[in-house]
Amino acid sequence: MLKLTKKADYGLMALKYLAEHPEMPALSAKDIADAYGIPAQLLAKILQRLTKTGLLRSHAGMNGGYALARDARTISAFEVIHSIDGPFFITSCTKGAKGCDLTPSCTIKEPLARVNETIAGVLKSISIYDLAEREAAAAHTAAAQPLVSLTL
Amino acid sequence: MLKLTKKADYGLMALKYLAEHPEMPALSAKDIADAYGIPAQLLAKILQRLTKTGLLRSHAGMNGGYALARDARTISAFEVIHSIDGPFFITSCTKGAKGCDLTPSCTIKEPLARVNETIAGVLKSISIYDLAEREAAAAHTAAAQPLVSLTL
DNA sequence: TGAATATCCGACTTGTTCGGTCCGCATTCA
DNA sequence: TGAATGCGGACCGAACAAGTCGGATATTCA
Repeated sequence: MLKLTKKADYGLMALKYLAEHPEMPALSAKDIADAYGIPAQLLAKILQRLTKTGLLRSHAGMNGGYALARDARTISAFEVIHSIDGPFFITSCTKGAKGCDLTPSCTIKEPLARVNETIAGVLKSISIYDLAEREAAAAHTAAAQPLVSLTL
Repeated sequence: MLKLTKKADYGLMALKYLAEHPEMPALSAKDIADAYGIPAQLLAKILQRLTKTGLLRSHAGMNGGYALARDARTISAFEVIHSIDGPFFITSCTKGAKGCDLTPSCTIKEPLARVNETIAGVLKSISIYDLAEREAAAAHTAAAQPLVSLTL
């Protein structure tokens, strides 16, 4: 459990792919789908969504396709996941409009909300650039400054 | 969307409730279910599962019920969730026996695996005791040592 | 202009999982 | 014996994820 949807995975993979090919003015959904062997039509819808939320720029017509709307460094994994899967909450009850449905007694959600924020923080600290360029590098480079530190 | 199942929620709530009532030798599934207004039969199955994984001790018959098998301080949220929902993985592909199904090109899972570990670490650092007794206290107490720090 | 390549977008199908219920059996105790 | 409880499988309905289909629109190129 606690799983990302495949769509979010696909979205991250696609953005990573775009970040790895900055020389291309645009890549079509099909191009990317073929590169990873994922259903093109499905990926297309995901990319459309990312376009609507402003992470991608699209261009129709021949030689059209998608390109990153911003620098890969400024696009976080959190944004991608949020765009595709919507706002995420660890607990089923964390307030989405109306609080904890019918269990005002649910005193558990307060500590879990903090966990939720922590996870969100972790995801926010990871950029598409990190996914694309780091790969092996990550292991040896930094190793110094912790990106996340939480106090509970 | 990265959500805990309701069962896991219920399980955490139940354990918290048990931790809050150490004076009782045992509480029945119905007692706890009534306290939170959750379906008794469903909670029963959850508690049975927690019993099988060793987090609870059960006693049948009249005045029977469930009790914590260990000190609340030594039971982590991670254990509870894991017992109920099974092993959790952020990505749909993170290796459960056979790696990434049909996408060896999925180079994204390595960084996400680290995120996964981070989240697991956070959940492991939270005990049932924390849920039960801390509540308000948590905010002011520690505030010192960061429980989690990850390098990416 | 027309064909080819794209994005765009909603509706639909299919399979799985989750939440929840039901029923029968085993255990304990008054 | 019988009431209260845990145990555990079978089952069901609803929600959701994954993927497909079909059609509309935009852009480019010959």
